[in-house]
Amino acid sequence: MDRRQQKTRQAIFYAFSSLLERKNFNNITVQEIIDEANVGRSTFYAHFETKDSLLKAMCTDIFLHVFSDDLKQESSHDFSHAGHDFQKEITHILYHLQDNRKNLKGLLSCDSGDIFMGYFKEYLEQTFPIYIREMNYNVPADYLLNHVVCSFSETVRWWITRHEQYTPEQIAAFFAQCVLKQCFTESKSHSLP
Amino acid sequence: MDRRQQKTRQAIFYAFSSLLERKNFNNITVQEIIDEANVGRSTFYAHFETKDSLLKAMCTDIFLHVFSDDLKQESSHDFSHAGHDFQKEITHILYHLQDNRKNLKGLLSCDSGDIFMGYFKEYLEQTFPIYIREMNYNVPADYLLNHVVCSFSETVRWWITRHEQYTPEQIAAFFAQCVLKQCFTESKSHSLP
DNA sequence: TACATTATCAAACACTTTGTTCTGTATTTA
DNA sequence: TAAATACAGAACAAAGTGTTTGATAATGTA
Repeated sequence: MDRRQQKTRQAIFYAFSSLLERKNFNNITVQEIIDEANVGRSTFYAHFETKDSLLKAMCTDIFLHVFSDDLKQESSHDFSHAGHDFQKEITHILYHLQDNRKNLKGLLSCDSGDIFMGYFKEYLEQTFPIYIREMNYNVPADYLLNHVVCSFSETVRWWITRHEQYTPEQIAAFFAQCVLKQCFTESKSHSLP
Repeated sequence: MDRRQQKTRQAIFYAFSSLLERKNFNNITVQEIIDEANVGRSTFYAHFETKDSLLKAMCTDIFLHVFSDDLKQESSHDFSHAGHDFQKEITHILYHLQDNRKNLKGLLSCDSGDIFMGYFKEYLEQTFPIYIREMNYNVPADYLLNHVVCSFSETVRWWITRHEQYTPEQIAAFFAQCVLKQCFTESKSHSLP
């Protein structure tokens, strides 16, 4: 790939991320982005169709690292400790997110945060079902999935935007305490005939 | 209040709500709203500053009914059954929401849904702390509050947008099962010195 | 009923933002 | 070096926003 393209793409990403920390996504104009990135107008539109697709591209770039396949292989998937695997994967994801926290901080602020959360949940909805199958539930399966996905993504938002002092392990423990504990530790008899 | 104003306001609300069921909030123009509502351009701007403030006004109108004070008095606040009061209040709120489900359905679809959720959470963050004080927690208090607020608001979104067949009691039971159960039923000793 | 008030409408307006198209220049790759 | 390609900068039409104007109609009140 042409080095000019890489530099331009990175310049736009960086400018956009830094603008997001100061302004609402909806109030940022393309003109501001290209001024901050110091690129020409036609150059911006050669890279991205719209401001929204720029945001989507940034999210996709991050998810490419966060949901890389290596963690699936690390997982021993030990059924005798149901929930343990899940917490391990959670922690893994949190570490990847922490590596991108500079960009995430901008993405997660104000109205762009909701868009990021939407894409994030899409990925989680594909990743989590294998862990959730072993949970106890007296609730519809898709309610449970939605609950776990939303709880985790909101945990991430809480962490990145307002409580960066905690470590991935601590955050995973909070999440496990509020969401996973009951699902795995209680007897499964309630949900069986 | 002038009857003409009431009619215009309602016409705009109705038109906007019906447009939201078909289109993204961001893609709806003021022109479309006034065409659908069959009112003049200057009339629209006499009622609302911007499209965003129209959305906010609709949300506020709904919350006025949902978070009315009467439910605070109904509550017996029975400490011997911690969690029971909370589930009662939850059910109460769900009934109020069900009364507005026609407007809610539009508001909660697509990108306007995130804006509604933002306002909704603000109200919940003021309402829930009195119930949460009696919960067990080994997690930071504001993490727990955020968790309960987000879990409940996402439960509402799940219900209104995709699973209207359930009753308020059923939804409250799902929520209690996933969020309240562990907080109230387990011993508090863990969180005490 | 008559009157003053006020909400409405339609049209025109300046302004901002968007996304496209052009030309000439600089950089990369082969 | 030569061809291909990415770039800057400017100009452009199109769409949308929010305001202003003056005429008309509905409302509440004396």
